[in-house]
Amino acid sequence: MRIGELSERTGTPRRLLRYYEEQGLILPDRCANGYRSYDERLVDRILQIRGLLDAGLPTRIIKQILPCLDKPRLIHFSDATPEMVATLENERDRMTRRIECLTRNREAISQYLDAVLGNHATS
Amino acid sequence: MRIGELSERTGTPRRLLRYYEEQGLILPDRCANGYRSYDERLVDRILQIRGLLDAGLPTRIIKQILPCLDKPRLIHFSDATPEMVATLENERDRMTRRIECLTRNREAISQYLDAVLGNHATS
DNA sequence: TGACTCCTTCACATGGATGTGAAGGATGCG
DNA sequence: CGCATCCTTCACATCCATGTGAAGGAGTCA
Repeated sequence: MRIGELSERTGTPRRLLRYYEEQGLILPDRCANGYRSYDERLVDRILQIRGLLDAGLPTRIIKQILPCLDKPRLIHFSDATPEMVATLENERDRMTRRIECLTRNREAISQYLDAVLGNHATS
Repeated sequence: MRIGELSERTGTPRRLLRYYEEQGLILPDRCANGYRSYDERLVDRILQIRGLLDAGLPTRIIKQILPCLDKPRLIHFSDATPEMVATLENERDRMTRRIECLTRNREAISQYLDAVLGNHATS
């Protein structure tokens, strides 16, 4: 598909789809006339990227972790340099801390809402 | 305590502590000479703010949700305007999506690391 | 062919979190 | 006192994700 369709299906401005490409997050094919041609799977990929960006990860990190999320089973051992492994462990831990922080604060918000809305069903 | 001590104890540049104040996230007292005076509890508050910022929430939203996280039990019903409740519900849902996205991708990273490191203990 | 829409690249603008430095007042130690 | 170290405010710089617009090529339909 071309950039317009991908843009609509992911709710992402074309400009950003080109930006993600510029940042090395995606690598669409090119048609004979130079138009970008996106694979069907890139729909999910874009949503995944946007989710991670929204969760506070910079494109630099997303670029690093995407390859190992690509094929959950198919491991590319060739890419697994010690630095890469260290980066991944580091990011995994950062994500864990983020998740804990978000969970804790979401719980507090939920409790507040429950109280305010008179919904006293304690989880 | 003064800004220098809070900066050291939270690992946050002084500049940012003033920025958070400027954004209305904290409101330190002032000494006679104009120096900012921070309450002991602000140490945790700052760490909480930084965690939320790191998780992708903007200061604008953090400012809104902080008051209801302040005293988990003590609810300020007076502040609970319908708009505020809607904002909180919206943010709670956004946080839920963020948590899901982070959890999913963290799991994938963990699986990759387990495979690469030859640690085949499936969780 | 003309008109319209989509695509391309290039490039500058914006907003939020953060870095950094200048200029000056307050504190504290020798 | 003199000097170092903290503090203050003001202000400009930077990085990144994103917005936006210009100038032109390509596809489609009348």
